[in-house]
Amino acid sequence: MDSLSFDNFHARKRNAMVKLVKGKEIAVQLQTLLREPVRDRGPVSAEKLAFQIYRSFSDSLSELSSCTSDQIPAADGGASASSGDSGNKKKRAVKDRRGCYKRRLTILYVGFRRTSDSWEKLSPSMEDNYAWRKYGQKAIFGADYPRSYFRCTHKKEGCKALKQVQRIKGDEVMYQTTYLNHHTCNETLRAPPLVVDSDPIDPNLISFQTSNPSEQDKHGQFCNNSTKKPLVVSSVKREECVSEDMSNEAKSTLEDPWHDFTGLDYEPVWAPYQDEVESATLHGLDMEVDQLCDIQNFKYFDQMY
DNA sequence: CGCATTTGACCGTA
DNA sequence: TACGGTCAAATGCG
Repeated sequence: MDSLSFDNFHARKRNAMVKLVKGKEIAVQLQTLLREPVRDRGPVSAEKLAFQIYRSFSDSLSELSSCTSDQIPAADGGASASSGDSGNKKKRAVKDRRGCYKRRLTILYVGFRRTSDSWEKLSPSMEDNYAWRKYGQKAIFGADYPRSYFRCTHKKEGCKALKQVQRIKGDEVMYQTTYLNHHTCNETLRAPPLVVDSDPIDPNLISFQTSNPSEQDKHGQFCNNSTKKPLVVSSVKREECVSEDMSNEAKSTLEDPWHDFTGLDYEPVWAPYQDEVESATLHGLDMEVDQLCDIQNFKYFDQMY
């Protein structure tokens, strides 16, 4: 690689990093904003911040995806590229392809809602951080797909956790998972997926999950169980979680339901949803939202590209 | 061989 | 009696 390409690569990388850091800062602002009561929120709107985050990530990805393979420097800063050592060619050929493939970005919106004694999750995957053993499958009246029944693999040690997974009718593969009972085994068998990996169902889907909980994020929209109001859902650290619609009584019956049910250190934050946010957000983000689904009182954005 | 999955039978409930 | 949840024997897989 010549010095121009080398400089170009590092300039793009630097730009991408700056934009990602900016996006992270705005995400913190958005998080703070969403924790404020609606009436106390200042002139900066949530949708504007969301748009800025989207732009930061989008620009960063553009920077990174525009790197061609000849712009990626070797690990030694490019010095080895000029050597005539044929023994390194194979290794270099593999290295040179790293980090510069192009991939269609799909940000997937996942929703959650709480019922009286369970948690429900809407997701393109039935995976979570616990190990389950399937103990039954049943055709459900009126449903297109059978319902699967799982129990925690530590049942013999007394863990009573259960989950039911129902694939939902629709163009996209989507599962409604209901978690029942708390895990008492206190063990997550599988580490969360690494940052930005393909969804096992669709390699074009990218899961923004990470092994570091402080970086994890997810969004979704569900209706509140009692008020039937649609909700905007985002996630923050568990200890920072607020739930405007969850009664104190309900909170006390499920001390730490999110972690118990899903094995994740995050749970959704429920906030009132405003109709104007929907159109503003969709318009402002310039997203292709071809599927604004409405399934069993759940409203969620299926995908945005 | 041990563990997970499959699947028909069985049971509880409305 | 229909439906949904669970059991457990049979089967598959590493």
